[in-house]
Formats: sequence, structure tokens, C-alpha cells
Amino acid sequence: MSAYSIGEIATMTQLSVPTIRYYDKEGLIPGLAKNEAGVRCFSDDNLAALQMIECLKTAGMSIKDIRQFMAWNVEGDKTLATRLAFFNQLHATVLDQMAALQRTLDTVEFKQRYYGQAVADGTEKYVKAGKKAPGNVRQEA
Amino acid sequence: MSAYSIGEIATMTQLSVPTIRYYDKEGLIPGLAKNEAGVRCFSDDNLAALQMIECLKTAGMSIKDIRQFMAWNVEGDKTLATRLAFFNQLHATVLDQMAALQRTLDTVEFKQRYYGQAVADGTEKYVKAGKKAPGNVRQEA
DNA sequence: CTACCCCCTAAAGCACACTTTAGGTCAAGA
DNA sequence: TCTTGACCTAAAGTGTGCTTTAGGGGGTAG
Repeated sequence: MSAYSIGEIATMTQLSVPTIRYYDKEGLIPGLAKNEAGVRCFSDDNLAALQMIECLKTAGMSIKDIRQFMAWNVEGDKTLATRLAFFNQLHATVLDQMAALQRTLDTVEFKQRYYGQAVADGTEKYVKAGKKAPGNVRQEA
Repeated sequence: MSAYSIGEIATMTQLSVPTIRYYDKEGLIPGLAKNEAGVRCFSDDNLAALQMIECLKTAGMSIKDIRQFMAWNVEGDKTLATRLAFFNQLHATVLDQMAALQRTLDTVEFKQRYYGQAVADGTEKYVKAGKKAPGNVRQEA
């Protein structure tokens, strides 16, 4: 229904204007119309495409693969199974990434405890050795 | 204790030999020794550095920032508070990334249901319109 | 009228993280 | 002895994803 200028779309998506033009040039925004003067007029569908791009980029996809997905969309019902397979595959990939990120988070939290102790001790050597600093021995209750 | 060749380290870390040399050249492996012939001899600490690099890269850090962190390590106890702050900051960014990835996962799962229905219908148009396909209307109990 | 702002294209430029190439050393096995 | 294979350096090359530059159009507010 509505139509937006590239500047409005940039504000809405938090992308730069040149980035949106680049995505268009790369074929990532199917059906994007231009008026007589050559000015891009974005529809709600075009906006949805950009939001999908953001999602796919977060999942680590390349421009090339996003273009392929957008091309399947344009092809209509005959690519439905392909697109389902695409999302099934993507689901697995995203789960892998979450697992990797969780391992990273575990390491970071370990390091927070490690350096928390080291800062309290004023030195790394006790915590490195798995010991308590002399002045910081905790008394048993 | 142990020392490893670059080839062994490549196998252990799943990195390519040139990548490990590149990391060394970039100053990401502090204290990496070479023998008289100029051949790199990796210690367990050097291996640990490479594992830390993997962790930091998963968190999205650049070579430059990883180098900075490794440099703080070399500086000893006087950078403890800096390193604690570094991991506190990193913790926040990793949580942000997990949240973004979770939103992506939600979208992907929505699309899996969407295309699952569309494939069942043989067309996208009913699910697009929020309708059931004519032959697939579910009977009430 | 002219200045400003938003829009356009084409093309060059850039940052990053490797990878590849070219040429060389050295030790061990056939 | 010769070949093979693992190591080395320096430097050039590559792919990706933008960003920047240069030059221009057009509508509106002062």
C-alpha cells in the first residue's frame, strides 16, 4: 500500500542509503520499482525483503546466497520445496552458531571469574596456580 | 612442557598452516619460540593462545583487537583490571549476539512452518492470505 | 534566482582476513 | 646421492561487503 523513499527506508532499517542501493544492485530486493525520474519507490514487500536480508545476514549468509533465496521467491510456487529445504538447512546452521556462541560465553564467564579473582588478589599468579592469595584466605564457618 | 610443530598445531586447531603463520606475524601468539633453524616450536601456552583466538573470533573480534588483548597479557599484573573490563564488555556483546541469533532462529522457525504449510498446500497463496487450502480444511471435532 | 536537500549512476577505493606464489633451508629415507 | 616432505620468508593476490567519489537531476524554501 504505502511507498517509501530510500532515505525513509534507511531510517527504518538502520542501513545506510548506499548500502540499500548496493543491495538493490546485487538483486536482493526483487520487484523494487522506480518512478519516471528513476527514483526508487519502496513497497511494504520491499521493506519486508530488507528485514529478511537482515535476518539472513545475522545467520551469516553471503550476498550471493541471499540473492539466490530472493530469486526463488520470485519464481513462485515451483520453488516452495526448495525454500523449505533452505530454511531447514538454515535452522541447523543457526543452532550450530548458537552452540558455538554458548561455548564462547562459557569461556568469557570463566575469564570473568578468573580476572575477578586476580584483580582482588592484585596478581594473577595465585589464581593461575589455583591458589588463594595469602591475605585473602576465606575462613571456614 | 610439550612442544609442537606448526603442522601438529594445525591439526589440533583445525587451522591452516598459513593461517597460523599469519596469526604469528600479526602478533597474536605471544612468546612463540623458534629454534636455531627458524622453525616455530609451539608450547602448551601457545596452543592455549590459539584456542583463545578461536573463542574471540567466534565472538566477532578483529585481529587488531585480539592483538591488543594478547599484548595486555604480556604486560602482566598491571593490566589485570583492563583485562577484566575487556571480558565484562565482551560478555555484554556476546549476549547481544545471542539475542540477535535467537530472533533469527524465531524467524527461521516461522518460515519453516510457513513453507511446511505451503508445500502441503502446493501453493503459497493460501498461507500468504492466512487461509487454509480448500482441500486441506481441518474438520472441527 | 539560487541555495539546499534528496535523489540518481558508475566506478574507484578500502578494510579485513586470509591464501597463494615463488624461492629457499634442512633432515631423513631409498 | 637424490628425492621427498615439512618447514621458512616475503610479497602478491583474492573475495567479500560495503563506502566513497565524481558528476548530475530536480523540487522547494528563502
